[in-house]
Amino acid sequence: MIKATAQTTRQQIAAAALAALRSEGFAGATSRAIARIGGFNQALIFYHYGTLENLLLAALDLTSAERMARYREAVDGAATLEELIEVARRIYREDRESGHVAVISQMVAGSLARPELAKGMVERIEPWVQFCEHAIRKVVAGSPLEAALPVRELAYGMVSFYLGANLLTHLDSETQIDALFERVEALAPAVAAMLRST
Amino acid sequence: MIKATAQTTRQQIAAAALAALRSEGFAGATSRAIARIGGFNQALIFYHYGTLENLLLAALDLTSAERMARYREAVDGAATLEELIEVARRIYREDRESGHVAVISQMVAGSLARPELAKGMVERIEPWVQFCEHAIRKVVAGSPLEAALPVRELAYGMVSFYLGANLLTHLDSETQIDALFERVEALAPAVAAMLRST
Amino acid sequence: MIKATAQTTRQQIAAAALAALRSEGFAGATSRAIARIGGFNQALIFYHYGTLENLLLAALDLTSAERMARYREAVDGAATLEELIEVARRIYREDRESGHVAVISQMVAGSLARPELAKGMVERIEPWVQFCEHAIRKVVAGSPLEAALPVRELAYGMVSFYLGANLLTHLDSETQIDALFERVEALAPAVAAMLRST
Amino acid sequence: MIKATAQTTRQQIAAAALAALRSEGFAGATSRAIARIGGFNQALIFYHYGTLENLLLAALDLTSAERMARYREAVDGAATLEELIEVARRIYREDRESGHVAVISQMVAGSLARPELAKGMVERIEPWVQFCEHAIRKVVAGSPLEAALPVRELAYGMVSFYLGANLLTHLDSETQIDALFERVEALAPAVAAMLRST
DNA sequence: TATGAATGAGTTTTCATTCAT
DNA sequence: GATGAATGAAAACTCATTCAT
Repeated sequence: MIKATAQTTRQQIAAAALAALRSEGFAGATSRAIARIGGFNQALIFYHYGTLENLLLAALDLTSAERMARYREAVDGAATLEELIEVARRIYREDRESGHVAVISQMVAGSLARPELAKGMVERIEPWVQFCEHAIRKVVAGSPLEAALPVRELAYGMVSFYLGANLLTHLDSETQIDALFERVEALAPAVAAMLRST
Repeated sequence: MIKATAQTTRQQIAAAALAALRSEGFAGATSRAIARIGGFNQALIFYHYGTLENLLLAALDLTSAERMARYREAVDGAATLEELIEVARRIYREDRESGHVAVISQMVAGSLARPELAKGMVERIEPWVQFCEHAIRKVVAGSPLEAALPVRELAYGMVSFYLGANLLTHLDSETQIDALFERVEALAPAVAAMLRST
Repeated sequence: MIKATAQTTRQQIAAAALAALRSEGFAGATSRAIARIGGFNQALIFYHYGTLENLLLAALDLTSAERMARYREAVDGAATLEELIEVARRIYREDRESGHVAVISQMVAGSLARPELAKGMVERIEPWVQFCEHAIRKVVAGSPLEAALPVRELAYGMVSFYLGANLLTHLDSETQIDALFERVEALAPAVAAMLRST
Repeated sequence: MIKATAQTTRQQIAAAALAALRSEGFAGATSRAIARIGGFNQALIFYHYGTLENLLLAALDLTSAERMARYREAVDGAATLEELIEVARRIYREDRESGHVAVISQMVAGSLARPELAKGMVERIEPWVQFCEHAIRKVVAGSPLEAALPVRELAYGMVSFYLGANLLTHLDSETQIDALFERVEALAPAVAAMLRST
């Protein structure tokens, strides 16, 4: 019982940190702001997580786990390249609307200046690269490209693009990345045909 | 000791800010740090630039102008897709080694939390999108793809990727983006052939 | 060393602010000076009061509450106009000697430039106007003047005078306002006679 | 000729300081602000006036001289107590609308913290006390009160009231002092009758 | 006379973190 | 487990004034 309370508190703290990242950004996700949002004492953060950075990483994990599950499910349900792109586009919009984009951007941005955080971020990026690898392989499976394409590197490139798109979406208006998705979607049938014919 | 002229001082300040961004990152590029690096009085920053943000943008312009010239020259000198990619790869390495990558990353990241800076950054991103448009058009000129491709959107996508790659390069080791370039370079002849045959 | 309770600390801070207003004036009552005088950390001011202005108003309230009680008691104990004037004079001297005059002057003066403070000051002036109304009514009660006199306005005029006198007392030597009181006191019997005869 | 230029510049500087006091208040009348308003170099202030405080006093003199002339003329033209009060009221409104009230308040307030300024202010208050003496004597001339009234002290009291009223006008809304004037004006005939009958 | 540049000392406020209870 | 209080360090920015030219 007592343990359960502790666990709950930990989760509440992480949830409050996530909310703070979403609404105030990295720079605004101070211990004070998080405590205010969560309705608990500042010092609790340090009691449970030792460091603000630790807490922020935990908050990131909270949203990332959920998004990863969603992405996996969606990619599993898509059979063709066209469907994959459509799925990517839809989920990207979800990401944006749920504030996940904001959190990712803020954490990446904020981690640049703090080596400790940066290390944590790098660890958290690797699963996404692997996930992209999986998605790419799915598309080129059976095609002669399968052997020729540098899948791992392309996956890393996709993650790079995703990160950059997140940043720009955050900085600028949202419409430009949307437009890109739309146009790429329109091209998909042709590319798919090419893949098959190769 | 001959007294430095105003212009020189302004430049010295911008140079110090650039150095601070490079060595300390956005979060470390405080007025104090910049003044220490440049060996001048803190207040001088505000005398000449009014605001720390203004100075940081000026510092970014300093390095960007130089890089843009370099990119333009290189792209103008490249005739084929293969050459373009090779050029891109070479310049990217220059970017990294000169610290330009770091500055870009830091500024984009840092601007997330400051609307005023963000505005300045958006303005500074547009020329790069246009530059990418120009490069893409050069590659597809004469091909039937010229009409079909959404050039503007692809250019925006390239910038997204570039930004993300900068961030990751900064966060992680440098080798992964390098590997990507290498592999894409290897694919270039095939893609070029495809472009021509379409 | 027994740890001071929060309440005590808050009071200590307010007391230090009051002391600073008295000895250094409004312009000198900086967070640094107050902390030095009180022997505590600058940041504690903001922890407890959020804002320097809040603290200064709290300090003013500290001295005002005490003075108001004193004035009320004195006026309640005075039966005639002569006594009232004598009382006013005595309390005014107390005000001056205790530094209350200085604090009032400094706060009014300082608030001119800060809208937020000015709002707080206006709120704190109203009770004094009402107090003067009460005192005036006491003097003219039963006289035909009671109906004819614009009591509220006269009360406001008295507060104006009091404020101006405080300022001048602070600026100039103290003797002139004292002389005024003395002379008015001498006139009081005649005026009182007039009031009664009307 | 050259001398004339200098004189002009001095005047321009004082005028700019006056404008700054009016629009920005004492705290905003910094050397930078004054220079900006006047369109000249900051350093000129120190060249011509040595000290910012000196300049501010000069600015005050500029407006005070003009107001004093106006008051004198008005009082000279008034024959009865009723007329005097009416005149006072009208001029007070002029003071307020021209910004003179603001300047006086700001200077008195600002001078509290600076002994040097305070000295200058005290010197500038004396002529106003004398002026009030003159006005009072005019009213009571020929009456037996002339000998009984402590004219000098009452004059000092009037200046105190005027100062306080200026401060309050500045702090609070303007209407309360106006209301006071109105009510006092209504009482004037009765008081005048009393003066004559005594 | 006039000026652009420069400066040292100062301002309020915020931060992550610690500590006694 | 939890909390209110406390702190040292740091932030951006402003000020009156000086100085070389």
